[in-house]
Amino acid sequence: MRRLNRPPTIVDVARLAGVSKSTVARALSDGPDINEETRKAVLAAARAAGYERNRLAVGMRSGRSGLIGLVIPDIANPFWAEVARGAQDHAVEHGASLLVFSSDWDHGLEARHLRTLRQARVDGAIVNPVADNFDDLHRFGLPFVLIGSSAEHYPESSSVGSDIAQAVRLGLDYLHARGHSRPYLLMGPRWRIARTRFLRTVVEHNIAHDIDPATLITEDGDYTVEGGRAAMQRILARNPAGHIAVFAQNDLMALGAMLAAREAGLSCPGDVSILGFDGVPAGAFSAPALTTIEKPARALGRRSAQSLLDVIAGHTEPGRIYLPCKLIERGSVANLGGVATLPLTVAAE
Amino acid sequence: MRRLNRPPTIVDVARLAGVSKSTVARALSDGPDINEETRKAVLAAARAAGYERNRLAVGMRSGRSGLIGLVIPDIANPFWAEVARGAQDHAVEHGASLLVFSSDWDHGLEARHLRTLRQARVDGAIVNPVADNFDDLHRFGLPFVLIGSSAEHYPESSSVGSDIAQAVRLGLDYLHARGHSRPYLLMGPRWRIARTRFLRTVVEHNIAHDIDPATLITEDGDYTVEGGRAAMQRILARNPAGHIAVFAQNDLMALGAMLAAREAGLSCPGDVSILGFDGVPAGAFSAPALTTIEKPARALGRRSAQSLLDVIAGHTEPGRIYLPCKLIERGSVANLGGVATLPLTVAAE
DNA sequence: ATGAAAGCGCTAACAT
DNA sequence: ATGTTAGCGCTTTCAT
Repeated sequence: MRRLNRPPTIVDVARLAGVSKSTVARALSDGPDINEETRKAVLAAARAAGYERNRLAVGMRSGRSGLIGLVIPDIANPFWAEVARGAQDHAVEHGASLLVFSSDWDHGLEARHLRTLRQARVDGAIVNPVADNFDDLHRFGLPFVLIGSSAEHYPESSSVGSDIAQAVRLGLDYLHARGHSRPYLLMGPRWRIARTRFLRTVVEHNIAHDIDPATLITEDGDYTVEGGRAAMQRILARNPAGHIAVFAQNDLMALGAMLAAREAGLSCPGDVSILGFDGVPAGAFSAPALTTIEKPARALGRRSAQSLLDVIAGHTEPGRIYLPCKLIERGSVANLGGVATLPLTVAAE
Repeated sequence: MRRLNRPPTIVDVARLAGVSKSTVARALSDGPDINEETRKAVLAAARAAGYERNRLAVGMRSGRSGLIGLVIPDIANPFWAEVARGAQDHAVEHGASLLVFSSDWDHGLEARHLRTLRQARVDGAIVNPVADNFDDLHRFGLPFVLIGSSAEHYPESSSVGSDIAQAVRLGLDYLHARGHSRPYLLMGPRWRIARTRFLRTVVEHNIAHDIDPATLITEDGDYTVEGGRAAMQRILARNPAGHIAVFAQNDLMALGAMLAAREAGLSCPGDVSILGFDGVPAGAFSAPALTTIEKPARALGRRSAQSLLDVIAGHTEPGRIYLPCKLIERGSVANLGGVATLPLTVAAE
């Protein structure tokens, strides 16, 4: 076993095994046209030489870098970190490596990352686009899969997201069954498509249950704890009578609402019921622990990586995948004893 | 602006600009030997052609792939996600891209990831090694920086970690000042070096304050909420008299201890004081909110990336960097009115 | 200041 | 079944 100052190449291995480079290449990529014994010998020589395939060279010649890109708002955000983990797992299992970038919800940064991905000659990318305007990717001609809700606008591309409609119905049914038929809605920013989808489903659900959608009250937050707290304060300022139920569009706002309720001297779930949406770890430790609807973050990542690999392989069915969410019952929603006969799931759309 | 079915190369740009490929290369890498006007013309042509530099080819020729690897236990863990974000930020700011891998505390997986990094011809790697036995990396001849506490064993390599000794002193002083001079210690697994460092500092601190180290009581957990809960139950089973103070080696165990206390009908901070270590987001939402010592996760990531880039650039001072931790005072530690005259920081080691 | 040419490590025809 | 050869897109001498 010789140590060289530069990493060994197939030529070194070839010399060691007494064959030509193409034979080595064949042995390495287990092609069919090779004698089983020579392959063994070559592999042994490769190991002896401490040979590691140069993926740069492979990528250059074959057009497959073995790299895939992930562009998400923020890898430090626990939800996206879970997504990244799922994507990473699937990628690794299939011999690909994951390049991770955070866009910070900034359009310019996102564009810059996308350019970097092009330069790195990634085989494809998984993207949660900042804005709805997303023509850049198409121009790029880079295989990609959309993750999240913005996919609606791009029917010709594959996408993976959580089934928001199903989740909202799940939450509404749960609330309804416990006597909360007209929850306040703590919504995210107006221009985000997830909000629209959420609200649309609420309206449909109301109509199906003979509730006048005009009576529904929304308060806007910005997906942060502070935003949730402020929104809850506005709700409280309306001096509502009786028990208050709140359905938040994400857990952070729900937690903020819980804080605001406590600060106002109100008990949760005594005076206030709060239902979250996301399933962040912190929800398990709040007092009371947050009842919430969990998005399948890791599965989302896995499936998006899988879809991307499919797209790259040329299996071109631009699939739209919606993964179901799950209700995690903890302690933040009171049971006022409601319409017990209600079926838990309403007909699909 | 022509559209080709294959991405444009420097040759295309050269043709468009009416120069040779070497001139284009020079313009792109702003070398000195080039006329300012030709450079401008070339750059314009590049833009017109929609040219994106092929980093694979660059890496192949120059030996710099522009890729750096990050191998951590779990990207889905909020702490490591923060670290990843810091590393990613620094990398991006310096034109590098980050390849992320989770080892799941598995030695074999870690080795596999390291091999993948070699194959990808990353310029270097940031690693939190699973075990102390870490000779693999040296054999690899890959520039690397260690992140976390295991660096102790590798004096000849650069490392970045949080200053555990400082953090422990900070916590002990804080506890002491509030009347808790002999806290129970909720420790992580025995074979981890972080535990050793933690305990050593406690002993030193005790000696400095005339407390017999033999009186200190440790309970072992496994860094999880469940582990913390079980450990706390064992502490409670000892039927201790009076107020109980617990100093946990990480927040998850601290949160678990809090749960166990509540389940035992004890009030925190009324009957039990709990001090955590890490600064996970969930700590802010527990009831009571967890007082803890925050590790500078993002800075850790940033600095490790910076160190790595230094190592790669050949600035070979195998630096050992310890970043200070910060106490976040929330509501889980009671003030029993202790030794008020104690200085907040003890002499450095 | 610019061009010509060699070559990084590999794969994929094309020979044999 | 194995070897020969021609590039992939780029950087980098070496000429001019």
